[in-house]
Amino acid sequence: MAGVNKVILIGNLGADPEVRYMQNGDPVANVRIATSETWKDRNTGERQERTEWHNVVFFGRIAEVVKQYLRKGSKIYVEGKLRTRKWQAQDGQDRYSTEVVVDINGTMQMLDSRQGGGMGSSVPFDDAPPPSRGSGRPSQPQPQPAGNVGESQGSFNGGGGGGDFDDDIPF
Amino acid sequence: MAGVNKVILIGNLGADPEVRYMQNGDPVANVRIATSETWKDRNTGERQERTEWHNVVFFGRIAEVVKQYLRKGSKIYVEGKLRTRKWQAQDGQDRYSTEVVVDINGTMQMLDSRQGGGMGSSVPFDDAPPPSRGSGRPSQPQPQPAGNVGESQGSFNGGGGGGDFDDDIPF
Amino acid sequence: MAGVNKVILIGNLGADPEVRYMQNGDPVANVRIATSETWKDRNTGERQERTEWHNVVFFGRIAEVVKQYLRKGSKIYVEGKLRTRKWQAQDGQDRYSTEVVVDINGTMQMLDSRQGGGMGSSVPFDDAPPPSRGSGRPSQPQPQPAGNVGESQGSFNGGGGGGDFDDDIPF
Amino acid sequence: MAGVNKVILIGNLGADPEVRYMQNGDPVANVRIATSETWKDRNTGERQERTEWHNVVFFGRIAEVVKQYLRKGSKIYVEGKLRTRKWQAQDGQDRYSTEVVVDINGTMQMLDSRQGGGMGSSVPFDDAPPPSRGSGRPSQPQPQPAGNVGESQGSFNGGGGGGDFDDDIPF
DNA sequence: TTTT
DNA sequence: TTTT
Repeated sequence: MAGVNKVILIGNLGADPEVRYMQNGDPVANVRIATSETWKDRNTGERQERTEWHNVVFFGRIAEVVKQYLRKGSKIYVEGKLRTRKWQAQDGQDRYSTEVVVDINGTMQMLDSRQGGGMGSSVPFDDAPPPSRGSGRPSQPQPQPAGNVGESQGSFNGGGGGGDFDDDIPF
Repeated sequence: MAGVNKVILIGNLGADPEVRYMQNGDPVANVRIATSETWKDRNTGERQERTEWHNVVFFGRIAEVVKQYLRKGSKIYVEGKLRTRKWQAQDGQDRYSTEVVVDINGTMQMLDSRQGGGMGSSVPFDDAPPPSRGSGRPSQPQPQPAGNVGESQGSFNGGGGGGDFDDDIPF
Repeated sequence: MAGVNKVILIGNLGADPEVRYMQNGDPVANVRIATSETWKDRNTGERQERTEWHNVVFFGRIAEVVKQYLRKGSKIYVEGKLRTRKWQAQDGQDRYSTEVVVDINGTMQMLDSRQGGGMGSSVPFDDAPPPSRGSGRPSQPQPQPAGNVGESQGSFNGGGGGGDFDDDIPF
Repeated sequence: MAGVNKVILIGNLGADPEVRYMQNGDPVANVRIATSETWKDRNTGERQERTEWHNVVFFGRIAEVVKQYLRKGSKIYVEGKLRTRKWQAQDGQDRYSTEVVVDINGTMQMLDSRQGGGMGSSVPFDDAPPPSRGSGRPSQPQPQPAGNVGESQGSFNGGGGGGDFDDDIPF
């Protein structure tokens, strides 16, 4: 029961999201995200660049958001966890594939300044998130947005879990 | 609608937690956490150390865990967010205090190898996970712990929101 | 010797940076960054927003970057650490102020799609960062950008330390 | 020039580290780290556990630390980045393997309360890290540990880069 | 005081 | 395959 398994990425989508559906109808969205790092070669002084590609898979409510609003080139912030899946290749051999999983415990944020770019800008993006409840030193109890569940930040989470919160959910 | 506000700490409690209760009975736990960094002075070659103290406040369910299991000296991992509160000093002036808030969106993990140290060791908190070999995983159907709510990792979150999840809660 | 003290922020500058200089001529840049979180009130269904303001201070080389390229409204990613300073108020009393410190161990990235906005876009932004050195399983040692020092990601770090790396530094 | 690629893990080694050497003599250490998450099944109420295994590779100075001090079962905190390597299988086909790379930009910390466990506990573990330089509002310039280079926190980094800092390095 |  |  020990464990932190956290991935934080900021990068761009290499292609439009691919969305599939589970048996229960829940969507699963897959994207490829590129993160690039640059540096100056110490000897030649030339600028170098290296791009890393990540497979990111979104579950639940957040998968809908990905489907609707992300496109090739979109820049996003992602917080998720690592998962390595084992799968069978055609030759019968085992293969392993590592993905960044963004579920209800993860987050996604769109970082394009013009998010609404080509798709209608007044869409109510945010989700149903609860900030903290109550003041640290509860002497003068300020009104607090209690009774919410979800992620903060105007970002999105997987929200796969409960239908209890549908009233909080814009999708 | 822009925002990531995240704090990650690993450190030790400087004293036992202080727990208070809100009007609705919800607990709020405050702790002081020390993080220390060390380095070697480049000129003198002497080892240097600097300790930083953080005010961390826990809300909801996680506050109960803090109350019950954390003590002075406990080493923990904490994931929360920054919040600066404004308060009135006795002289009528405004003061500001910055805290790390750990609510339902945050996490806490106990890092003491023997967590049960002085408080009864058979608590279902056990740490030190199985460093056994091999990745055991079903082939086709990705085991998604869907239908669950909360944080992963065997860690604790604030869980302030709904009483709907009490059955998910080990405390 | 225990300690992780890490802050990650994505937000916007509330005003232009304030830059000062230390006795040795090193710049120090201070900015105010707003992170906002939004959620839907569970009862009223109304959208709520809360903005948190952070004092962020940049040291070293990165302070120059902040000075030159950041302006009121700029959106940035910041990775730093918490530090609480004690200072004397005019009334002789102690005050405490908590800041996010971004030094050589931290990072900053500009997230505005058009960074070059009003200042000429072809500026060689990146810094002197080193990716990893060598392949994990060093069987077929691919050419590796060895011999660099600094942060990766095309981001900026404090670089306060050594003048040894000036040839890697665009400033 | 966009990119954040960060992984944070807390887990235990599944086996002793495997250390190899590059042509230039630099060590490379590979470890398997297990992170486990637990949750209560929402329907059955039974406790569930899932263990994830990560391949982590350390470069540079930190690889030496790993070699000397980590063993099967060691609990560590790791901060690194994702990298997917392409390699040739015996059948001539391409394979991909994703690892967490910990180089000079990453960090490692030992979390076992008795780090010196079986190897002598007074070893000067820490590294050559620089805290921040100078005070944010440089009015009364406190003495600052200037002129250091490296990671903070009493943790270790790859330090692959310069031989200039050997005097700061305990290894 | 920012941003959406 | 993205982005600067």
